[in-house]
Amino acid sequence: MKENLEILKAISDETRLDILNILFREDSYVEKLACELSLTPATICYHLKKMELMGLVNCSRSQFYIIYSLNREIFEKPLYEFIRKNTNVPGNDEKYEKEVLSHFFKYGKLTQIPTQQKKREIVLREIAKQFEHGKIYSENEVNSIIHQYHEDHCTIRREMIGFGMMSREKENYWLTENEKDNNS
Amino acid sequence: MKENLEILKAISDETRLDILNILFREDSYVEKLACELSLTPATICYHLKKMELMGLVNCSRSQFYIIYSLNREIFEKPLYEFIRKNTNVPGNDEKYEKEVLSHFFKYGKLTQIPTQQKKREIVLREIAKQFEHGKIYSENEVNSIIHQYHEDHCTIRREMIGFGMMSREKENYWLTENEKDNNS
DNA sequence: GAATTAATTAGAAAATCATCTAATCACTAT
DNA sequence: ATAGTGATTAGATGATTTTCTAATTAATTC
Repeated sequence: MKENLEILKAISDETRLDILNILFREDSYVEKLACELSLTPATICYHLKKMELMGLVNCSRSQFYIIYSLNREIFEKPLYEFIRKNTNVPGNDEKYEKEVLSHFFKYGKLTQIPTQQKKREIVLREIAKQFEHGKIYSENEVNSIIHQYHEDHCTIRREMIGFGMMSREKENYWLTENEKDNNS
Repeated sequence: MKENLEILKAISDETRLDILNILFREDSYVEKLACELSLTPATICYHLKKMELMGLVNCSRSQFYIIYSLNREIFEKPLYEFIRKNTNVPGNDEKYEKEVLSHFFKYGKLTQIPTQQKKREIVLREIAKQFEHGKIYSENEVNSIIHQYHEDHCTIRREMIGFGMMSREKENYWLTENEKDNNS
């Protein structure tokens, strides 16, 4: 299940509502939408990609065009389903972590940095496994390791320190020693 | 009925989702929420007022406190109800248009550009009446005519073209000829 | 009515987001 | 292959939004 907040944000914009309303009527494509809404294709693309990432729309190529269409099921759900936090503690934490990881990692890449603290921590711990205990890394080394997963290595590096899984002294970084070890 | 966009925006924020989740469980008040969410009362108040304005929550005083509670009906509705534009044609179009016009025009000025497409179109058509059929206008002329009604002549000019009521070729503008004539 | 307590408002700083232009990418058709 | 077309990305700018502190308002109790 996608992040509720992100889904709602992907809807709550005038331009995106306009796009959705058009797509309710008929499938369409970037240029056409741009023309109908008097915006540039770049802007329309930006919005469509945002909605696609959240599963609101799908796209498929047809000749010259990439046709976008609504993922209609999602709009049938009542509003509260997008608000209630997952109280789902699926019995077993390990199972839950697996679910989170498989959701945020696609083809070995982190598709987005989770907003929920809990999920974010799980994802960061997964990336942290790429570092060796006891070894000291330069900032560049840290960045390039993280970069394999996500382009925003800055945020991820900073967050790993924020969560205490990594330590820093000037330009040197290393895995925090006495962190409780969730991974062994 | 409130603007869908505003309702959605009033929900789509991490802090407000947190507040709503707490209110799903139990009614609460500013200070308590501020404490639970580690934010200042001012911030909580800001969010609650925003949601109250959109009818998502209600409040009532009880002793020292102002108790906020959910307006639960609204959360039962399916998501698409917050997306689809009003297709409400209230029996008589002409009456409806008059109502819209009298709402948005005060003392001869456009108080705001309507968000709803339908209302926006009605308002724009009203302004378009100031242009003569067949006559060609420069961009400056167009701007200054529109400016009598609203300072954001750019948006209005662009929208009039978007709705097809006005045509453009480089710097020249004119009323579209074969537009269906709603006004005669 | 004075003191207390909670809520709200005003104003400023910081963060986020939408939009544009320009450049690049991916596919199609000659 | 190459030219043409639509889609996407990068980077910059401007607008909007969230949050805070400090000051003010509203209601309650003694």
